Amino acid sequence: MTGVPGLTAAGVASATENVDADAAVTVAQVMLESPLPQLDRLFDYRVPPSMLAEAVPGVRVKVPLRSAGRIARGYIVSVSENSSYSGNLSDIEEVISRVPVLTPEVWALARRVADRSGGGASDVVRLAVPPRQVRIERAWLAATEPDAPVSEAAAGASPAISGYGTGVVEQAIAEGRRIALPAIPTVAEVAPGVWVGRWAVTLAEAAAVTLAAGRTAILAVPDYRDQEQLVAALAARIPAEKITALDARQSNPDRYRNFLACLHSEARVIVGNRSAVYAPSARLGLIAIWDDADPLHIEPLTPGASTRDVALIRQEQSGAALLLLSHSRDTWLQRLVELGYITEIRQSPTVLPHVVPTAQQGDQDAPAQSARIPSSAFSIVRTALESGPVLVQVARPGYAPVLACACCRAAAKCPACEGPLKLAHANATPACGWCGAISAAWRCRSCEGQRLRLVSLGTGRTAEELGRAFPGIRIIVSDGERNLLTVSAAPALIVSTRGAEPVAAGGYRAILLLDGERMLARESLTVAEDCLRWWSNAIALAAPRAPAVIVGVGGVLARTLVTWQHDLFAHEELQGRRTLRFPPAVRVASVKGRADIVDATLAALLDSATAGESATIDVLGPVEAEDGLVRAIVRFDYALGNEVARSLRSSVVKNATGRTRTQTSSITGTKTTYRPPPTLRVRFDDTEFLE
DNA sequence: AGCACGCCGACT
DNA sequence: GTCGGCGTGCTC
Repeated sequence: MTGVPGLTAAGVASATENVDADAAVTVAQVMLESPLPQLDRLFDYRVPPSMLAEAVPGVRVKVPLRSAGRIARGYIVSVSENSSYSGNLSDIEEVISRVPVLTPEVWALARRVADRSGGGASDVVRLAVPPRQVRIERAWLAATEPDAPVSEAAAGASPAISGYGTGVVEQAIAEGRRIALPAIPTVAEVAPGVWVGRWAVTLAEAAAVTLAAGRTAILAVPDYRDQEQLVAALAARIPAEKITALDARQSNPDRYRNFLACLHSEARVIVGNRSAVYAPSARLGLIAIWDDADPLHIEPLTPGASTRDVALIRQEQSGAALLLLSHSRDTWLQRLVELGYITEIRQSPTVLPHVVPTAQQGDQDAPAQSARIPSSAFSIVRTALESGPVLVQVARPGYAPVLACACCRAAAKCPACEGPLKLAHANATPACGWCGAISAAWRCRSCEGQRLRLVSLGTGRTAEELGRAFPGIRIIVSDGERNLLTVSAAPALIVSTRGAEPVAAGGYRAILLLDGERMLARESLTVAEDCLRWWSNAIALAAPRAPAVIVGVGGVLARTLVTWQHDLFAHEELQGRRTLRFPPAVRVASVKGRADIVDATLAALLDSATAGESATIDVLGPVEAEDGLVRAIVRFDYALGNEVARSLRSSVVKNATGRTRTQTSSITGTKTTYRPPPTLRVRFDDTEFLE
């Protein structure tokens, strides 16, 4: 920690010596830790003389709120000599800890993220600052020198980024630019016997370059599987003490310890999941995101900002470089590339996978057919199995995740709860996927039939069929339940659900993407780009020149994989969204609540927003949602984002206050005050509404 | 979330 | 005239 800002000796003297009405007072602006929209603003508190040394921006405090007994927690975000509040200021009750955990930079970031997504700053700060752990904090304070020396860039060979032309990415990072990088679709050995996706090497190289320049790099990945690969790649080129992990799988103490480490001013590499993008850093040089279109990068808690939205804001505020790395390209990124806001840097030399499309299944080869494999792919797999592992990607885990009546084909429902019936393994009794009830004596509701038919096949069933088709070959299953990170170079068939594919030593000798048709059948605005992402990430696990066979997918999607021209596909797809006025051509916000409130909210929005010729707002709905509520979708151009967010937010605040009602039960005579839970909910940029 | 304040009906 | 139930709104 370097000194204590915001405090002068003169300030201390005048505050303690003068008791007059016009005495100089030190006032702290405090952000309250509360999800209530009406408290989402700064409150002024007087800093009592005894706390002047500790009451600096960023520290946690306790403050009185409304009446003497009530204490709220919050953070000091700034300190000044006067207040714009006309009423009487209360004193800060207590400085909980003198560690300034909410740095001014992160506070500004949280405020803007909240404003952009119609949420409260304290909801964002909750993601950015982990819960306090007293023991950890005490140890950190004891170990931290008041003026820790800033160790400058380590001497030695300057690291480089390979695969994109000499010095190209290095320069972009040094200039603090925003760049999109197509990941190199192969695997790499980062230590003897340790194999990772080649993307992880690129990120590790970018981090090493940033570190060598004396700056900090934040690397955000979707989940721990990616993080393991990235950490392995980092370990090969960066000293362990320079690497700080911040992720959801850590225990609270571990997370807090690592978070506190980030408060030090020396440069480091911060690696973690979506919350890492909020990590404090005095000298941020790079924010890099792997596979930024992965939905795991979207925060499920309100206000639900995604890593890349946060990163764009932080890039702007900090001047650090932004690097988005992925195998495929989604329409969101394509839009920003076409705008010129993000620059694409191409591979050099170009490394392309070898993708083989096949016709629909249904060939004559009996064992292959039972395993849903066209005979052409069958021979590719058999040949590949002579030299190493082969990956088979399927859509669903389990054995038979969907069952139907063999007679009338109606979906098999649980007699107890109407949930879907499924088979756990070949000889299992059908069980409900929702309530788990066993249905030994199932009988079809519509035709009285008693025989079940397997509609969809999961990893388990596929593994069984492959075992029959390739006798003597070892079969390994990796799915949500049994999740493997790596497999050896020994010949084996690895059956995996999308996203759970292990990395094979040396790469897979062949890859078979089986359930393309089924994956495309999902009803969603983004199916095509989602599928391309899943397939591309699997294909990238192939050994050099090893064939990747995609079954049952043709047309533009197959062509995109074969030519590996993801930008062309994204361009076409984005054109379609523009004509339809769907995201990401426009932004959306869903507004849900009681019908009258939603109506008033939309009226206020359309009244206040200054739609012009180039920027428009329109509303889809409202339509009935669950529990008597209605939901409307507001579509608006990016230029109107601030106005729309401000208007919707003010409606949320207005409807959050008041609205308590006292109800007297006519039966018992008891009085209950309650707040009707469904007032008004707003969520921005959620594309799940088109299911 | 709590809690004070104020408005309106019933009361010594 | 004033007590108090109960909605309304504010919180530095």
